[in-house]
Amino acid sequence: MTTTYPSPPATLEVTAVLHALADPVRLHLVRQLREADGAIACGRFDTTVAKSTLSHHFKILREAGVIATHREGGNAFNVLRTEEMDAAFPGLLNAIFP
Amino acid sequence: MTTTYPSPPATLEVTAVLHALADPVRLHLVRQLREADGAIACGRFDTTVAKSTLSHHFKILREAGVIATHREGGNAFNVLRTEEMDAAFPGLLNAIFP
DNA sequence: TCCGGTGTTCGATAATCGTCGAACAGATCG
DNA sequence: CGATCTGTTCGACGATTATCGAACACCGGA
Repeated sequence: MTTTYPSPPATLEVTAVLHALADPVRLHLVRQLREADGAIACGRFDTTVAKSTLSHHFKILREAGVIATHREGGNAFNVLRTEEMDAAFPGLLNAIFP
Repeated sequence: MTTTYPSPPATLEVTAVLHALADPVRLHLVRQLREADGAIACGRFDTTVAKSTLSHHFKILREAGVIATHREGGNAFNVLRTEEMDAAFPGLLNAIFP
């Protein structure tokens, strides 16, 4: 069975998105998604924080609509919502990822 | 005498800038600077928060390098550091101000 | 069916943050 | 000089946040 996550917000709130990206840990996560091609499982990110902390950060990013997560079997794969982000805030992702 | 403010940071830190912009009150302040032509004195902004709170928010924006403040006589005039922001994060300001 | 791997949830804790009023410091003006 | 206006600084308070370990739920393979 494939457990589903709550759907992303209908409209991306600028303060929520900026707040989600303002944290160093989360920004590093998003940067990895940006540079990767394809989804990345939660456990495969370069980070030092505890597992529960990581889960918390993914939740923030998910609820802001920055990333989407889909479960497949035992793993939770994350993707950057590039199209939605570019549609809502054109140029933002390019601006903050040099 | 014209009191001087600490100089803006040499390089704009992305997390500091995003954190500065992530607060609704500060975002509203920056938006007013964006839409205005010329500097705006601290007391002339559309806001509801107390004077001390406003001063605190300006400090955050100043230290992040988002705005610059110069004192002239009794007033403190604020400007958006558009060129520096565009140089450091091209497209960011345009992205978040629809 | 049991076991190891993956991710979430639940307190708890320490730190940060936004907010305010009061007090203070300059500058301007009468 | 004295009054007033503008903005900063200083605690203080409450809310939010980042962090962790432990416990839990789920899936896959042996």
